[in-house]
Amino acid sequence: MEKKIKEDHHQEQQKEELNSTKNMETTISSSTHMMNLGTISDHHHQIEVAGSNMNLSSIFDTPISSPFPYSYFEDHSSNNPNSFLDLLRQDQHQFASSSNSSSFSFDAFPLQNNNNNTNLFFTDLPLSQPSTTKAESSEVVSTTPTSPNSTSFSSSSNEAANDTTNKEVIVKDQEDVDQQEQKSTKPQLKAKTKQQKKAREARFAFLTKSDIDNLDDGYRWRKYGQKAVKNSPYPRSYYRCTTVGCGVKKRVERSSDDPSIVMTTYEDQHTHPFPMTPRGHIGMLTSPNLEHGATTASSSSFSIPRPRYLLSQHHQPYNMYNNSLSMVNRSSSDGTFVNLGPSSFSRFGYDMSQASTSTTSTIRDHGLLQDILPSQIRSDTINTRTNEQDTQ
DNA sequence: CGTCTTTGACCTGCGC
DNA sequence: GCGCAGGTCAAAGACG
Repeated sequence: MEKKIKEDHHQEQQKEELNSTKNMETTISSSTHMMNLGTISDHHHQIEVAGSNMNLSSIFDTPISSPFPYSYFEDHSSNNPNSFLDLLRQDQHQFASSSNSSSFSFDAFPLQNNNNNTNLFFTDLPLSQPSTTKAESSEVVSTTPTSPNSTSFSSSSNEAANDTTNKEVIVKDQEDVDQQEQKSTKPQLKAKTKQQKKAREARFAFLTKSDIDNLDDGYRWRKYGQKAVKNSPYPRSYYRCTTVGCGVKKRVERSSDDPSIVMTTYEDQHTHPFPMTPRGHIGMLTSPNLEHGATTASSSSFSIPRPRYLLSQHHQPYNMYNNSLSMVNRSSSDGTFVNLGPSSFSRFGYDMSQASTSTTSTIRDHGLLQDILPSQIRSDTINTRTNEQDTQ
């Protein structure tokens, strides 16, 4: 009986997602008019990058007063030199070489360690999908990228500049994570066995602040199971990539303590490039407009264009920095943000660092973050920084 | 009709 | 060995 109620609650919540979409648009629209990056809005954009040994279990096994063991929701001022926005101002090389005293350093970026299990990212997405109305096709809704790697939303302004919400990147050093696991009361031997087992699986867990459970990352997933999670009113859903021969799986579950947080765990690597037919938007995949960092996506449909670097760099060797997110949001000609897929999440192995050297500067120099964050945000950040420098 | 979701059953691993 | 929880399978139904 109780289970039934919980499930009903969950379904009801999903039904509300569409409605919340409109609210989100309002929020975003208002925020885009605020140029002060220091403004803290209701929507915190954060990214948590945990050690590679972090996995879903370790996260939720942590005693909780807060949903997650780390301060995912710390309120960081934009003045913080280590703010996420500052990271956006750095190019890819800076990410790689950063070794300052900041609480986060891309030296510790877990993706550099491939003997891993789960890399944990935390992103705060718009709490709802873009303002797609029910009048629009259901496909539009399903395609609307709302995943960490593919956040798309409508905006009434092409200038859309700033999402003034805070964006932080917190890197949990791998050793810290290991130490935490070692502190476990479990026998060391067993822990070692567990770690060995974990090491066999490449996992990326994304904490996403979103009302939407099944975040659309551009790939096609088939749900093959759902299980109730112990001590959680929310079920865990199991998805598998529908591409033949691709064994990538993902698990999606919502935090019981903070229902606004969705944890998506990707497992394994895609054995294919970006989906050729992401929910029926193949046309966008090869849109030449991508060359200019924009797509021709109509205002009535969200598509998942193929990143430019994917068009030309199909067989680049695997690059850890590009391993995270190949998605880049772009603003279309009509002001609609279009997401690219999460190839990085899925660890395609495309070398973004070698791609796009002549155009789309917003893509070029932001390494991992360029995939995680909408290019719009990055661009805005850069612009804002320029403004700040001008005023100094 | 094809695709996707739902859901109960089954399998597996782990802890006791 | 047993029980529990997580993970997967597969048939049935929903949906466009």
